[in-house]
This record gives sequence, structure tokens and C-alpha cells, in this order.
Amino acid sequence: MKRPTIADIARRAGVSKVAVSYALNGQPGVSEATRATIVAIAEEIGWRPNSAARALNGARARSIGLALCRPARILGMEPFFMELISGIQDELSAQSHALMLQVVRDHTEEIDLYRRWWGEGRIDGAILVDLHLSDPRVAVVESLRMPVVVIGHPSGSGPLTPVWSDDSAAVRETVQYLAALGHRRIARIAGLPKLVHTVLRDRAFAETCAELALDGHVVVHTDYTGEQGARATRRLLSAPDRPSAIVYDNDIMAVAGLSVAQELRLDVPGDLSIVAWDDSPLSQVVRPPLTALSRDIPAYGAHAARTLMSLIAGEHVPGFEDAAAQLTTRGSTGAPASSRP
Amino acid sequence: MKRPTIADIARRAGVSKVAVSYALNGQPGVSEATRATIVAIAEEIGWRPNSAARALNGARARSIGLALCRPARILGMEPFFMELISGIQDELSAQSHALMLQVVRDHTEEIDLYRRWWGEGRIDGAILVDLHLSDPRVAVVESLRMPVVVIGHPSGSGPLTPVWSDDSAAVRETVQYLAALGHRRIARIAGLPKLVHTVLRDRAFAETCAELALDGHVVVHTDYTGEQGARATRRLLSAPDRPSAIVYDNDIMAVAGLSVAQELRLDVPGDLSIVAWDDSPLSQVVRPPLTALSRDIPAYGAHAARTLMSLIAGEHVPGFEDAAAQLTTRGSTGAPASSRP
DNA sequence: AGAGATTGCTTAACCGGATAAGGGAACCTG
DNA sequence: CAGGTTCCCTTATCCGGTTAAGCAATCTCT
Repeated sequence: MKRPTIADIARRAGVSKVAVSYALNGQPGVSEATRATIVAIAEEIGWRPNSAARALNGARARSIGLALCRPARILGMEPFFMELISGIQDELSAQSHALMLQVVRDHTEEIDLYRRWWGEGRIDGAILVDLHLSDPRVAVVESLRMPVVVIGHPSGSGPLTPVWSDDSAAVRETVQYLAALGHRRIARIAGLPKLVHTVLRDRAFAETCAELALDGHVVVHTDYTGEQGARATRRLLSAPDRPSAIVYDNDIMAVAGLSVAQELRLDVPGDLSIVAWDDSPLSQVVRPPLTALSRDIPAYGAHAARTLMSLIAGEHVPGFEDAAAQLTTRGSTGAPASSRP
Repeated sequence: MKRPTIADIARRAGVSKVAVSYALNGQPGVSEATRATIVAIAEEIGWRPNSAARALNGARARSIGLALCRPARILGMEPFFMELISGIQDELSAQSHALMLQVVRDHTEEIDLYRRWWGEGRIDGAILVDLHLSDPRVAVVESLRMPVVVIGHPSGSGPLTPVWSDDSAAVRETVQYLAALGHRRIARIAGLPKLVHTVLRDRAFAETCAELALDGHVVVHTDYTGEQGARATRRLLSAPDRPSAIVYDNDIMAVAGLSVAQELRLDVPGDLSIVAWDDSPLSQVVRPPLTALSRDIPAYGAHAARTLMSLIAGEHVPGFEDAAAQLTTRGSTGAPASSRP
């Protein structure tokens, strides 16, 4: 009881394998009558093209690769990745491509993975995330001549095709908004300092604070966990010149920070305003709900996937700039108590 | 500049393709000297076996499938799935298998997907999650004769191999703990009522409440979002005979519930005790930190993957019962104020 | 030393499709 | 009615590996 092949269909239809191949692929070379017979038999016996056999004829693998390089517990807490994956797949499945996903420990392992996947013909291309400064992956995938889309700013993607959103603009908007509310001391609790987008956000933050002549612009780097977010918040709020607003690089740290503030009997937003990066349901269920930088992450993923499909199809694509994150104001931000009448 | 094949190696080594195949697969039939030469050449030119060609010879696809059937926003908020995936992959990559992941809209689409993946020889097996009552997927994958592991209780997995943990025991432990603290009115804010594990938890909840002769055991079903969790909590707490403890089916709803309680100026745990199902960093960053039912979810996934690998290898595996969730008590639970001296 | 076994390689065939080239019959054209 | 097209289907070959079977040369045993 093996799975049926075109040879089985050919036998039953009394024609050659080739006629079947033509018929099932909509190629000319068979009469409509024969084609109908063949298609009917194929459906009846439940034939599916063997993807391996197709791939062997130089066809594409019809799947793309994605490697995630963060520990399980952190990945779990980051709605970003699941939403991104979901968006990628919306686009992929529309073009009946599959996604090969792997969680890796480090870049060495990730690079090995790409070599293997590409070398074995398992994937037609890949999406790179979490770009680092002078990222070793860029040169390697470039040398593999594998179609790749980098989710991240062009400044770090080298010769690879980037899909990005303007984080600097979002940072600027946020700081300007807080300054307009009357905040003079704004801190930023950031993610991993090695990531390109962290650096870009840091820079935009420092620049905007300088432009507006704010009093200080402390930046603390963390690993994105609520724990480190809480610790950093505690330290900032215990200092003599504590900030009146903190911008967090993700929502889990923002929620942790909110808890710390409440623990210290600080009023949010009276004593402390809080802004979260990347809006998620989480931001809305806490009290007060968090002002957040919202993006349509599934759409972001879909754009990356679409760009990759174009690359795979051989088109030349310069890259794609997605919409910048929008500041969604909620209860966690307001004028600082000190500036009130 | 195509990728090198064993024919290229054969040419350079001055032997036949077959000798190369034997040499590279550790098969007998070539001298050690020849083998060394061939291996050296293979490494030099960076040869990788073409997975399609291998698969065509009846070999396995060396990948397994996983379909997730929840909207992007909910998936993103559920640390469960990312941790599960991460655990599955730890086991898979140890056996150099890949994971094909797809987010689907409904069971029909999921079933189509399995037919396609299996029919095309893309996967060697699959892991089924979120089992429903009288789930149509069970019969279909059974008829496909595809190796499948179901993550869920044996009562719903039919003839398929289950990997599960004893949710009933966890519910019982929780209710007994709350009753011991003095709670008489305990409510449960549950997930989707169609899911098998929801039904099992509901039943265990009702039974334990009855055994302990508690006053009421309200159960509200939701879609796992913080929104619905908040709304359900608000309704429960506004009722005349409001519960003194609520057990939530996930942590995002528990956090939402906590916020609602604080909004209503209720003291947690004095006026309301809160228990979350599935511990995540989130439970620990809010104030008070949430008492939660903790499981090692990556390990759960790894067990499922290992069981599936055994099935694929043709072994007969009865199933695997993982450890039940452990109650981790934190600040969100305590004796109800009414029962205090 | 001759029969038999072992070693080390070969050729041939196969997996399930795609594709190039070929060929017979019908049909059209001048 | 020869010659050219078109239609519809065939045979042959290929993709990159695996596997079975064959066959010299060498080794082993009596």
C-alpha cells in the first residue's frame, strides 16, 4: 500500500508516464479528453506529487528557513516572534510554501544550519532576524549565494536585502511626546546592546534628548527579561535624580517596571510615565494600560516573506521599508507631577 | 557553479559514484585509503547530500510537521507554544530532524495540510496539539497511517499515541490548597470549552469542589485573551456572591484579572486570591507575583518529539505521561480576609 | 596448487517525477 | 498528391543519490 505515482496512473489510463505528467501539470501535449481521464484517476487514487522527485529536477524546495537564536523562556515571552512567524506564513501559504523553523543556540549553530539546509536543497531561501553588529551570518549567507531577507535596518544588512521599519523615527516621536508632556529626565531600558536595532534606538534616543536639551538620557541594557527590566527600573527609581519617564524596549519589561513602580508606591503616570515598545494584549490588561509603540508585526513578517519570494523568483528587490511604529497613548503616560501647577 | 554531487567527487577521485556513496555512508566495500581520499575531497569541495535525492530512495524526509490553529495575536501571547516548539526542536535537532511549522485557520485547513505534507513526502510524522472533543483530525491522520503524537489526554487521542500530563491532579491540588486556606467560593476562568483539556479541567474542578463541599464552583469559558479574562473577572467580582479565589487557565488572563481586582480596589490576596495556569516570567513580574501551576513545557515538547521519533522508527510506543503541573505558591494567594480573626 | 572466501571495486537498475526529442496520423496547402 | 503543420503521444534521458549484482584480484585453507 505505497503511495501512488504517476506510473500507476499511466498504467490505469493506458498511456505513458509522460502523458500523465503533461496532463497533471497543465502542459500542452495531451487532448482534453485524455487529460480529464488522467485527472480523474489521479483524484480517485489520491495522487500527490512527490516533492523529493520534483525537487530533484531542479525545482525549488518550496520551503524557506527561519532560525531563532534566543533561549526558550525568552522566546516564549516575546509575542513578536510568534506574530512575525504567523505573518510570514500567511504570505508563504498563499504561495504554498512551507516554513522550516529551528531554534538555535548561537550564530555558529545558525550558520551551520544554513549551510546544511541550503546544501541539502531543503530551502530556497531564508529570513535572518536579530541582526548583530558586524554579524558573521551576513558574509556566510552571502557566500552561499542563497536568497536571504534580513529583518533589520539596511545599515547592518550589508549586501543582503533588508526589510525594516524606522525605529529612529519612533524613538524620536516618543521622546518628543514625553518632552511635550513636561518630562526632563527620561530613561531608556533597552534590550541586548549587540543588536543593531538596539544601537540605532540608543543613538536616536541620545540625539533626540540632546536636541531637546533634556537633563539626562540614561540607557540601561538588559536581556529583555522581566527580571532584568524590574532590576533596572528599581535601580533607576532609587537613584537621587530618578527619571520621570522610562521607555522600555519590550512590553514584558514595561509591565515589570510598572510593578516595581507600584511596589515603590509611585503613581503611574503621576510620578512615572511608562512607554512600552511593541504593543501586545499585555500592555492593555495591566492598570494603568501602557502607552506603547504599536506595529503590525504580522504584516511586517508578510512583507519580509513577500520580498523573499521575489528574490527567489530571481527578481531584483532593493528592500522594503515598513511603516514605523506608531505611538499609542494610554494611561501610563502623562505630565510629571512635579511640573503640575 | 552548481552544488557538488557525488559524481563530481567520483571524477576527482577516479572511482565510480557507488564507491563514493559507500565511502561517505560508512558502508563496507571500499578500502580505508580510498575512503579517506573520498572523504577528503568531499570536505574540500563542500559536498552535502541532496536531501531530495535521498528521500527519493525511500529514505525519510527527516522532518516532522506541526500545525498551530490559533490567531496570530493569541499565539503571540501564549508562551506555551514557543516553549513547546523550542523543546520539540531540542530533541529533533539532536537527531538532525527539522520542523515544518504552519499556522492554520481551522481544522479543515490543517487536515488538508497533513494530506499534502504526508502525500508529498515532506514529513515523516506530525505532532497534534489543541485536541478538540470528537476531533476530526484524529480519524484523518489515522487513515493516512502517518506516525502522529497527540499532545493531550489519552481519552481524546483515540488510536493515536498520546503525550499528556495529568491536569486533573493539578486542578485538584489547587482547589484543595485554596480550600485549606479557607476559601469557600472558588471560580475558574477557563479557556476554549471545545478543547479536551478544558473539559477535563472543568470536570476535575467541579468534582473537587463537590468533594470539599465548597459553596460554588462557577466556570466561565473564554478565548484565552486578556480582554475576555478581564471581562469575566469583572463580572464575577461584581456579582453579589463574589468568589474569594479565581483560578485562570493561562497567565495572561490571570494578569488581566489581577488588574481588574486592583481597579476595583480589592486587595490581592486579602479580598481575592489568584492562581494562573502555566507559569511564565509574566507571573513573576507583576505585584503581587502570581501563584501558578508550573510545568516544564520545553521538556513536555521534547518528550512528544522523542515519542514521535520512536513511532517513526517503527517502535510500538504506548504513550507518555509527563509530570503534572506543580503548584508554585507566590503572593497572589492567601487566606481570605473574611476568614481571618 | 586448486577450490573457496574475501576484498575492493565496477556496472546496472531504481526511486518519481520533468523535459527534450522523435514519430505517426490527421489535416492543410499549393 | 507531395510537402509542411499541427496534434497527441511516445521513447530516451536526466536529476543525485541508493542498492543489488557482478567480477577481477588477492588471500586462505587443505
